[in-house]
Amino acid sequence: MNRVLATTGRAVRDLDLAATLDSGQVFRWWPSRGGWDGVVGRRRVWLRQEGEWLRAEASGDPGDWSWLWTYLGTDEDLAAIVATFPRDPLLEAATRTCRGLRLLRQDPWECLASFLMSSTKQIVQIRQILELLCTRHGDPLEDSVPGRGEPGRRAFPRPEVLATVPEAELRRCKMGFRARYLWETARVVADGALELGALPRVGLEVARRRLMDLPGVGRKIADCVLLFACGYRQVVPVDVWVSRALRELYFGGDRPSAARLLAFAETHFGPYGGYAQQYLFHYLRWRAGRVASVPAALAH
DNA sequence: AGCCAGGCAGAGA
DNA sequence: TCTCTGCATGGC
Repeated sequence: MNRVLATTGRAVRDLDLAATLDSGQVFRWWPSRGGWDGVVGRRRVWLRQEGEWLRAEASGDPGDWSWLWTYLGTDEDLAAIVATFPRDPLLEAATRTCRGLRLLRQDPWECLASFLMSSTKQIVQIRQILELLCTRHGDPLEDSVPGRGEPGRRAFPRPEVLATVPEAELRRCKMGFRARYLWETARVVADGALELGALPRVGLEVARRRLMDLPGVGRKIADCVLLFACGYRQVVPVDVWVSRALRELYFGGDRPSAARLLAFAETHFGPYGGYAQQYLFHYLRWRAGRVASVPAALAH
């Protein structure tokens, strides 16, 4: 077996790798050797942050590494983005605490399938389900970072594969009623009835409608895919955490209709609302003790 | 033990 | 259009 292992490094400003990989936008990065172990496409990747220096190892031929910088979104000007956030106390606390949190550019299929697992599940469980799914149905990677035993180091299962797996088999990955949604969605994508790669080009409203036509995909899951994988950085997914915060902060604690809440979220957070949302989400969960990793801004 | 989890779909009002 | 409920499974 080929065991090529390539290494690179780069200075990256305004990056908190832990916040980026452990903020609930992606589910398959695991702490390892003082860094993070994960899979990008068909490559096994290990990342470690040393101050403003980002070190990376990858299996296989990494080429010019542009795939990695694209994935990490290091070209986005984070300071400029954060400057567009509305100045309310909660968001200011969130940006102070989570400084360096970046949004990734994920593969749309992996992102869609992942968030299909997210409904009424805690993040730890989503991670568990996806590891099981990848271990059982993902293609083995050609190469691996040697000497490690981290779980689930396989490629994310392709839609064509999942479309042929019996639903009962998917349920064995502990995904419960979500199995049918995943199976049916995999079938639509595998059949070519929905081209995920086209979503960034068709405009927000069309892209959102196409996603919401999928079984098991409502507004929240669609918005996650639009934000995390399709480049629509203005989209604000409203989940239970964000919803609670919005109610308490801007609606005096009472319960506005879902439509009112969405309309508010859509306009209040500005052109990079999705970014603002992720800062808010991560901060709220960190404050509630739900985040294992320590924000770099507080590590001193 | 009981409530809740990065929701969604279908039913009934 | 709005609200309510069932859904699998497990963390806390």
